[in-house]
Amino acid sequence: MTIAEVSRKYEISADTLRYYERIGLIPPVPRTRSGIRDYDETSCGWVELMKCMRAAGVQIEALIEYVALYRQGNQTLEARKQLLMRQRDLLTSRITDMQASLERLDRKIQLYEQGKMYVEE
Amino acid sequence: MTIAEVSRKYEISADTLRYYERIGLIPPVPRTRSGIRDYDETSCGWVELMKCMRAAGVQIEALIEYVALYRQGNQTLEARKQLLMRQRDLLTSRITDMQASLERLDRKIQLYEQGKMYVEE
DNA sequence: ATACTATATGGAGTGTACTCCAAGTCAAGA
DNA sequence: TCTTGACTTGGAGTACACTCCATATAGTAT
Repeated sequence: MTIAEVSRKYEISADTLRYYERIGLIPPVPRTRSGIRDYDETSCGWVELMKCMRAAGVQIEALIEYVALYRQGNQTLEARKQLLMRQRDLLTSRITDMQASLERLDRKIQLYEQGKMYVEE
Repeated sequence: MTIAEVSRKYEISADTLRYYERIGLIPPVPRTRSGIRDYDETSCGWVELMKCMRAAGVQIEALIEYVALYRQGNQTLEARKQLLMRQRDLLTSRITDMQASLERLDRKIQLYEQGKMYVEE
């Protein structure tokens, strides 16, 4: 797959895809003899994973570290698991915070619906 | 309340509190005759609201617009409500995305726990 | 009155994550 | 073969949300 196809498939700009590869957020993508990127299943899998993690707000730095550990082989399995668990905990608490904010927003909207916002902020 | 007290109370730096006021994220804070900020209940309420909304990832621009509408008085009640509803929808979909990512992360961690990461990314 | 700490303003600087650009190479159709 | 559009790299630029700094003034304790 060309970079344009991957870009369309995952709705990530080609610039961002190249940027992700350059900084090590995804491992090097296979190339044709002339140097043009030719995304295979594996590379697409990485792109999809990173799209998902970034959408969740996981920091690029943590993801770069994960990829770096992955590329070092099986002796990093435990470290990778620890990293993922840490990110899961962070994500869980972000979701909790956001749910609390959502409830606050809902209450505020309710006040507007009841025409009670003359004294509130 | 002084800016230092508000800063401690809400765990927001004094610089950020001044920044929020400067850009209109909160309405002007009352001052002493000599120009020093003296936060009252209302100002604290705004600070607390914005801390909550920012923690949820609501864009500063949307919040500035909300405050601007608020300051224009009661003829903006409907516009404010619409704005809040829009932000609620955005927040809801972000939470949904994050929950999906969380599940993906959990499955990945499970694979690590089962020692099945020799073939996965 | 002096010293010291807090607060004020305007403006510059920082970190994160892209996003764009210039200059050059590659590939597919007429 | 020529043209046109896609692809390459390295590096600069942008957007957002702070964060820091210099300089000046204010408030408090001795």
